[in-house]
Amino acid sequence: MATSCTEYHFREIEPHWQAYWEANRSFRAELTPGKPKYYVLDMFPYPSGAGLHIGHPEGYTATDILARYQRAKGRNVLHPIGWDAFGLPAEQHAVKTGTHPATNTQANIANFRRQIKALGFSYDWDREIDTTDPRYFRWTQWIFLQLFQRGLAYVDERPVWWCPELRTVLANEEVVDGKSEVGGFPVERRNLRQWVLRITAYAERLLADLKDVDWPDSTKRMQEAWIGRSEGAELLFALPGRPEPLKVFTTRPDTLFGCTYMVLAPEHPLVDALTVPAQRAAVEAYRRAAAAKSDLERTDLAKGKSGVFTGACAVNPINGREVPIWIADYVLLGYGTGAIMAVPAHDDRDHEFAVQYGLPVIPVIAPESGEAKLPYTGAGHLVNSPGYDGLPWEDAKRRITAELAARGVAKATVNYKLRDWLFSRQRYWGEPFPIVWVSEADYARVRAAGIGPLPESPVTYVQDGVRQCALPLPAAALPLELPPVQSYLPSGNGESPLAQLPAWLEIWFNPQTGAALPAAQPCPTEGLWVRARRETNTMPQWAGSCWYYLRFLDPANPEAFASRAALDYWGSPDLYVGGAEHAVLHLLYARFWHKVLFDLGLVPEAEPFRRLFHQGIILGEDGEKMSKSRGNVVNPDTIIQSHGTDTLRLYLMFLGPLEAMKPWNPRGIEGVHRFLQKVWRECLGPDGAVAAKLSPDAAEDPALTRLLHETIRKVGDDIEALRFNTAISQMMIFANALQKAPAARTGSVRAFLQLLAPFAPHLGEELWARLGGTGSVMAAPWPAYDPALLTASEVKLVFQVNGKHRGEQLVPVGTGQEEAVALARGHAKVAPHLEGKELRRVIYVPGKILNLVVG
RNA sequence: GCCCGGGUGGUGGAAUGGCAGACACGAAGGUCUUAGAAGCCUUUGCCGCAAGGUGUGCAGGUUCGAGUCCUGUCCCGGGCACCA
Repeated sequence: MATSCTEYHFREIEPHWQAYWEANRSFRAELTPGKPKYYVLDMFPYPSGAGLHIGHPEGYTATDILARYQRAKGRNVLHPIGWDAFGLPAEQHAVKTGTHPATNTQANIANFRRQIKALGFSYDWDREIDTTDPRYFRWTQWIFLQLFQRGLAYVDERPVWWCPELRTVLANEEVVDGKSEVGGFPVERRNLRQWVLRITAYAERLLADLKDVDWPDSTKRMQEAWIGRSEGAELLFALPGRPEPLKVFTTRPDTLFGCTYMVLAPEHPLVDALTVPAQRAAVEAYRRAAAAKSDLERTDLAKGKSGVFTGACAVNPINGREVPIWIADYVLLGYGTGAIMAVPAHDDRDHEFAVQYGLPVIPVIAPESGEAKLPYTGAGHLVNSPGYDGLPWEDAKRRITAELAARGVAKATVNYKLRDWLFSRQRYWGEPFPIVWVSEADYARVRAAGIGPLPESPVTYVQDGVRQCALPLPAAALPLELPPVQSYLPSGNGESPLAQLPAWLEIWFNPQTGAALPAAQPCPTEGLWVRARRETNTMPQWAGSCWYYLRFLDPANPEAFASRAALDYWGSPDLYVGGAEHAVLHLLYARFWHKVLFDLGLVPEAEPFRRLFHQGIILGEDGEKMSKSRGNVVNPDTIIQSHGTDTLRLYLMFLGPLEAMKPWNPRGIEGVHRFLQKVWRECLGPDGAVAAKLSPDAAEDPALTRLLHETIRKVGDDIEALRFNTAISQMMIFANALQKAPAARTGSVRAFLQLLAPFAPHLGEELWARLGGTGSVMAAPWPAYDPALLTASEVKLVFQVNGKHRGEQLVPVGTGQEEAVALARGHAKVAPHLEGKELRRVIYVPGKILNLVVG
């Protein structure tokens, strides 16, 4: 079965074993009830035109080692791969070339597949998925409908980047320095109709359930910060001469006596009504300036605050005092209520603003001791707050909230930074929404006919003064595929290219069957048909990656996104490895969808990823991030050609801790390559036959046997903890010892090859076969170590005098303290340091250290 | 500014509070060879001929003992960006 090379010809060996695995479907995962499973998942790649980046094989090698190790440990391993293939670059390519984005996407996938196969990963290729395949996105659409029916999707106007010159919506990454990336044209914020998912309904659970997952603490903290829970109160400030009060959110109701002015976000709906005629021009100018600002300009202005007085006042509910209302862009419409009560004595930003505009500063919190330097944001007790003076601030917070609540002008609330998720794009290359828009009257007819399920309250949108209602396609009509278009250019009015297809867009729609006919044709008379306009938005790239780990369980199922049996058996990934750049968005979105599916009883567990690990970034040789412009990009193909896949895999793992950010060093590759060549030479003679010093019953040095068992233990422990660099060190130590040994048992070397095989699987298979191993090395059960062999009869005891290392000696295990002290006194290097001194204390750690404190 | 990482030889890195520098890379010397490559042997933190001293960004502290724990500080990297 092995090749017949006499030397380590990786160019022959690696393709040979890859063909063997493929022909035998060696990595196929079968649902086997009763057999323990292990599901190890990579973050699937976006198949970019640039091909595989060296960061991909880093994470993929790590999971591949785990997958192969767990198979050897007897687990039924699911290790799949697929393509997250919707996305902006493919669309841009289509716009440029006029070819369908699918064509380019499929070419890129073919290239990625070739590259990944050349790396010898043990993926179950029968489970390959592609998010752009209608058989896949049918279920993405189906899950969206579940959200829609539960009232978790709605339509709203949201600001997006709009480029008047290009007549298109731009993504954040397409806007550079306030200009379009293509052409450098000016861009502006413009409100467009968008689908939004109600992720905020899950904020509390997304936060609370973080305690149940084995994730890096830093990632958990980032998610916590992103969700941004804060407890406080909503307070109502009366507006003289107006019926409705001004509502603000504050985390510090205790500082209410220190409120000397109010600030509204420039976009706040009350600004127009509140502005007095004399201030109108100034307010208008300020609002225009704020609206035109790019994010970058706003950031630049972070150093100085700016704002304008509206001329109006509000009444502080605690003391009836009137305070002026300003507008300023340091207050955001999207957080809280878009309005704040400013307490310049105890808030940095308010203080800066007050100083700039000469507004009064009244301290109301005093520290327990010493003088407070304003702004003072620490703990303390209340002052200048009649009726509350002397109270600790936390007590005052509760009391003031309660007392104002009793008067109906306050409500204790919890606020989140988390916003609802903008879930639509005005693009072609994404999943079409399985939604059509109908009139209110037609919606009522459909509802009356009992067709559904429909959301409890209809999702509506007012277009040109007419209310439209969103009607779902029936599940049986899925997938809704992308229609062919003439041009991938946006429509120019803010809608996707799909809006340019009148025959597809304007239809007669049968809500029962999902059937559609162009509206230009006569309306069918049989059954219920309504006049409809299709949704032209498409879903964002996140949609497909929110649930792909579930499709891997049962990728070809036409009846469900996965069968109940598959879900119950495979569950969710036991280990998920990917970059930390997804610490918030992808991982939060996927958790949200998973919890919705869990609530629907469709998945067995409440969290999708029990154990998560982030691989670190590999920097270029120059220590900078790899990028085309810097010219420091490493292509895996090059290394595979020059040194082979096994060397590349081993090197990626030897570079340093998996989670660390580390620079690429081409010279280091030689080191691991030499190691593999050494292993080859120790196994095989120059003629390619088994090396002369190996035999089944060789007189092997017990020290070598012990080292083998130590190596078995350490490599196993390190793999489980994803410490691959130290596992490789240990294998190098064994190989060095093997080289020096005059003889070794073939069985010992075969056991060693089993340890090496997950890291360097091609060489592992080749040498295993040539040393008489039966079948594939990966089918052999993982070697066990003998604990008895690991307990040595003698240990090295280190002698210290006053904490300084002075000597060492081999002593039998179980040597007592008195005996150890006697040995130290008799030690030629130690004795001089004890001479003429009084022994004051003895610290003895058996088998490790004897510290004699003298004086 | 805030949050999170991290500072250990010429380099990547190793080290449950117990011998700092495992394992590699690089370098130097040697061996083999007609010669080279590969391999093999030796050396390789710094100072010192040596004995020995010294050493984990810096300054303190806890401890019999600190790279590791604590306090302060400097530097580097990453993330967030006025969140009331």
